[in-house]
Amino acid sequence: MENWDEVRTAYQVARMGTVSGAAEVLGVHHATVIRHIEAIEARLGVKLFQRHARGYTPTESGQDLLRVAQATDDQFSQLVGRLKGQGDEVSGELVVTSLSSMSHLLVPVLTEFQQMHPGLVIRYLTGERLFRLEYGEAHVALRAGNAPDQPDNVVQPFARQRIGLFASQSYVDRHGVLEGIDDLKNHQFVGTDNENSRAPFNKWLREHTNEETIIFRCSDGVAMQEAIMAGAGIGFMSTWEASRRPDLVKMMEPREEWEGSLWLVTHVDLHRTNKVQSFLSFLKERSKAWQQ
Amino acid sequence: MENWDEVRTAYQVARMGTVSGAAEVLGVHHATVIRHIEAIEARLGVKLFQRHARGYTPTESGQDLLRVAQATDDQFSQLVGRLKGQGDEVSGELVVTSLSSMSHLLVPVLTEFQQMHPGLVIRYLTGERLFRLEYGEAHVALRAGNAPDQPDNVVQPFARQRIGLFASQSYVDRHGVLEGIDDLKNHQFVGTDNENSRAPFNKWLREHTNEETIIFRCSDGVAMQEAIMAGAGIGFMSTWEASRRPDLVKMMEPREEWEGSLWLVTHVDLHRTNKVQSFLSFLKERSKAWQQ
DNA sequence: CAGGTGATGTGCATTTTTGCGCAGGCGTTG
DNA sequence: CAACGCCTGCGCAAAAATGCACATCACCTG
Repeated sequence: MENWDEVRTAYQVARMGTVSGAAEVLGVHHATVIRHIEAIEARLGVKLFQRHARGYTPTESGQDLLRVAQATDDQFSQLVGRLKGQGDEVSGELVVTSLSSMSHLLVPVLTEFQQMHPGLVIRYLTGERLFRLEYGEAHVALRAGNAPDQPDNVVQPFARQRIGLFASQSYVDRHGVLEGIDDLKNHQFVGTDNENSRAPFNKWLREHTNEETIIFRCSDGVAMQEAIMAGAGIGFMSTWEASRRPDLVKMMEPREEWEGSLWLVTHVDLHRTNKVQSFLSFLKERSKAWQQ
Repeated sequence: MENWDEVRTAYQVARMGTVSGAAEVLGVHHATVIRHIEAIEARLGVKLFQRHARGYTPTESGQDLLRVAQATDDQFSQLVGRLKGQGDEVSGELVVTSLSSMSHLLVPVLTEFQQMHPGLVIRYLTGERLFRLEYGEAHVALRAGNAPDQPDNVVQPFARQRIGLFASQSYVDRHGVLEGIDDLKNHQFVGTDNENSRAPFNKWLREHTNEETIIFRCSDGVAMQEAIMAGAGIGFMSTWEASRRPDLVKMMEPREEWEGSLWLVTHVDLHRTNKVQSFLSFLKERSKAWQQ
């Protein structure tokens, strides 16, 4: 059965009982309806209607088609209802991806957003590999660093994270506080394991201290925070994160040159949908607190 | 949801994952597929697919459509199977209509035909009014008299009924046998109540006897036979009917001018179907016995 | 019984849809 | 790193579907 439109035409003829009535319902000329019926009957080799002066009466075959097409029409109507609603309302899945180091920030926001929208399922994907928006693996991505420039993606600057240098009280008890830039070489640091890290604060650290002072190197942001908390050394942390940890001691004021950009990235096809837009505006609202 | 073909196109794209693959399955150019997708998305206001270099990935909406359209495709496939089969095999209903006076002939044939085709339901309609083939009230009609000339009907001569003049033994006991045409006025007859009856034997009777000799007039053929059997008078009866009633006495040899034509009539839309054709050939086979 | 209404069906002009060729991009492979 | 394969996307010409006007027929109505 190719050409589903002819099925739809035959369905309306069977329902109305006349070609003219079906044509009016379908919004086409009655000649078109006649030709559709002739085409589908010729293709199937079965007479669906008996023609007479008062209209078209469905044969047994036509009645069979009527039943099937009626069900199809219902199914499609329901589908359209779901699809149109889905475009406007916030439901189904919302897939967000970011580096795992941002989970502390995102998870509370995602949780609150989900509670605002019953029927919404949050899938928060973090991991080593970048989940790809262009293949539909995620709806929204939070990316750090330079502005991504994938052509099909909508990129908008999200926030600049203020970064400070912190250490735990236990570290201060053992090594004292940091007395300005010149004192850097007398301390030990928690840093990234990646020598090529593009994060501006990492580059700054590599430039202002010896390599040997970075005595604890992590591949993961979360681990870095844990290391700082455990007193392994001085390390960078967003002021927002640090403010939640009263045990930390600020070793150096935040500098602009440390600040990292965060980007919100969505696929162009999904960017206009209400679901994504609601989440983005909600996320921006909540994130104002991060920039203190 | 108007334009079911676009649903079908979107369904294949969702199934294949690429526009090109869908185009090949559908047997159309890939540009057509792209245009269909753009059209249905614009109409619904919902993105069904995310475009990327490797193909089209269905969104949640697209997956919803995929499920619905998959079910539709299955339903249509089954429908086509039924319809194509229905055209060839003898099943469903077979609606036959005739004057009630022919039920003695038709009922045994219909019964045997039904037993040859399990799954076939026979509807044998008799009655005063003519059931109309052109509205689908019946598949096959057995008509007597002049050739029907409805334009949409397929009419074929079926049989000529040999008609004889018969009376019951009880009538003969009282009035004796008929001694040729000149003796007609000395007998009494069972005839039709309709003065304008076009049946040739009725016209012949009106021409060759006085009106007053027709002392028992019926509107119905079955009643006429009953009247003859009861000895009410001499009457016309098909030789086939008379042969089943040994009590009857032949009063006059069949004459060609009495013979009535029987016509098989089918609607042109149903005439080609195997169901109708099988019945017609079976009916012709069985009816050879009637013409003895 | 004659006129009106509403249905089907057909030839022709028009509009819409489709096909074709080619450009451009991404990923893989040797 | 270059060549290849496979995909999308677009402009233009051809083809197909559609709309229109009109003819015809059956049935109803006054």
